[in-house]
Amino acid sequence: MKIETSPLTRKLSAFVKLSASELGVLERLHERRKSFSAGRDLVHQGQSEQAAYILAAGWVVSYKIQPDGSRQIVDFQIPGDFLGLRSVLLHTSDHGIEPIVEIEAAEVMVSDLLQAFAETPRLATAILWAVSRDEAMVVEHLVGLGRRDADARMAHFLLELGVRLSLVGMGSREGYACPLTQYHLADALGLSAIHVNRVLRKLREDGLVTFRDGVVVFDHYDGLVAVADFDPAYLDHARPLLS
Amino acid sequence: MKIETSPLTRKLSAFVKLSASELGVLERLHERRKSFSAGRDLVHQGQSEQAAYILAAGWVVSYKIQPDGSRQIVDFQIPGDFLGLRSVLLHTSDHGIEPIVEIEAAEVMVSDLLQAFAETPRLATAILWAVSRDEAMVVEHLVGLGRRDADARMAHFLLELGVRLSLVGMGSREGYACPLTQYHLADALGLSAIHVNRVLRKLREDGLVTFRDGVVVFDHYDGLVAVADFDPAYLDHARPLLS
DNA sequence: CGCCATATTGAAATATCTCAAGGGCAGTGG
DNA sequence: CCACTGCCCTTGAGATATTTCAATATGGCG
Repeated sequence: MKIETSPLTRKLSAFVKLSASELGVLERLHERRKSFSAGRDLVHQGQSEQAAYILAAGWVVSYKIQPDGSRQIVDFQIPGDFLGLRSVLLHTSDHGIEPIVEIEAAEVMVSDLLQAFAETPRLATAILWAVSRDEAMVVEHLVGLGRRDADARMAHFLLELGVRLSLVGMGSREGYACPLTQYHLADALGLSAIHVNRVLRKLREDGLVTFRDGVVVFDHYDGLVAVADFDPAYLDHARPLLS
Repeated sequence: MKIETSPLTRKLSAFVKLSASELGVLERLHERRKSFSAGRDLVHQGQSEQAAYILAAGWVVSYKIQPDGSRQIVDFQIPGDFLGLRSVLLHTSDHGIEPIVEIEAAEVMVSDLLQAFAETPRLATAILWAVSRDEAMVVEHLVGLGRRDADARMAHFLLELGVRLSLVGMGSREGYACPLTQYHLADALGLSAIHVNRVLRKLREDGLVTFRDGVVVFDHYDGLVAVADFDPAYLDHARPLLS
């Protein structure tokens, strides 16, 4: 019974029913477990790596540093997400990847991954689904920066994260634990940290959501959805893929 | 001699030296030529398509409509770019694709593409390079929206477009023809059309760049690069890929 | 001619930033 | 135990960038 299910397995299982053998292959990818401490870059901007990782525990941030020194966060990764998969497949990493807290991740060599794909096409399908979802999130993020005001951006961000975390059992409509600082939010949402603070206060005072002491609590989920104009369609889009 | 070289071939040749047979396969992909008129969506938001296209002539815009009706442009495609490649590979299109002018495009069935890949791995490499470059552009776009002010955003955008067009012989350091309206720029850069107008005026009065009557003229290229903090590294990154 | 899309400009309103300052709390070294 | 430092959060007030509203100009086109 007691087979500890990895977050990635959990996430993929929500969308594709995987057979026992497929699950076996998937778990085997998690063998080379490693730890990394917070704050030290996993991948430096401009460097290209040999291996990808599957995040098992902890939070990671992907960012890009501007010539003027400011930082734009492209995305956060949570357990079950791939790290640097694209960098490996495309031999190019133009952004940095840094653990926010101490993390656990499984190292996956390209060859292992390709072999797993060959063995179990349905698994390949599922993983490509995850990749396409990541891309959809980046696009949605771009839309948010271009077309939403600060309140909506923040609301949308917190809601999206909630949905993502729920998929791996780390969140619900009630809320979730979240180790991000207001500076992280600022760099992700294209705001100043000061304004992030004000926005959070406003959302809290409006009885919509409370982010405090590392915990996000949805005080009024539907109200927040309205503020954000949140439509989670892009997160659970139809079963994808050639397969 | 006179083999009319497609823009895609031109673009890829700038990065990977392709053999005669590879060039042949590439040109064969261009066989099913079609025209589409301006303004009618090629792909509707939410719809998923069977075929991808290689743009041969004209300009195309990829955008996403918000629930509130506003539009965010994700990217523009110019000759030599793929349309809907990701949508096809991942069976998911969450954004619309619309020709800006009358366009010519070659329809490519997934099967043709996969077969071409099997025949010529180096070609697959080259095309994946192009895909990864597209992604880098989206990320750079995201960074611009989050961390650049209106002037820098505009300058960066015009410069990036210049580099892209140069690769297919449609532009140079002097300038290029550009059918975009100020509304297109506004929706791409996350600004109001009115502000776009003012920004263009300022850049023109500062003697940096002139965008008028469908033509972009770089009056002072290096000055514009300075305003934009433009570093084209992400556009011509190292030869990529597993191959 | 009248109409529509695009471009232009001004003035007032608003969102967000910057600068400045202070508070809480955890770790660290005396 | 205390003082100190660093990191994160909070708040206020003035400065700035950008938007909105309103009005006008221009050219193509039925």
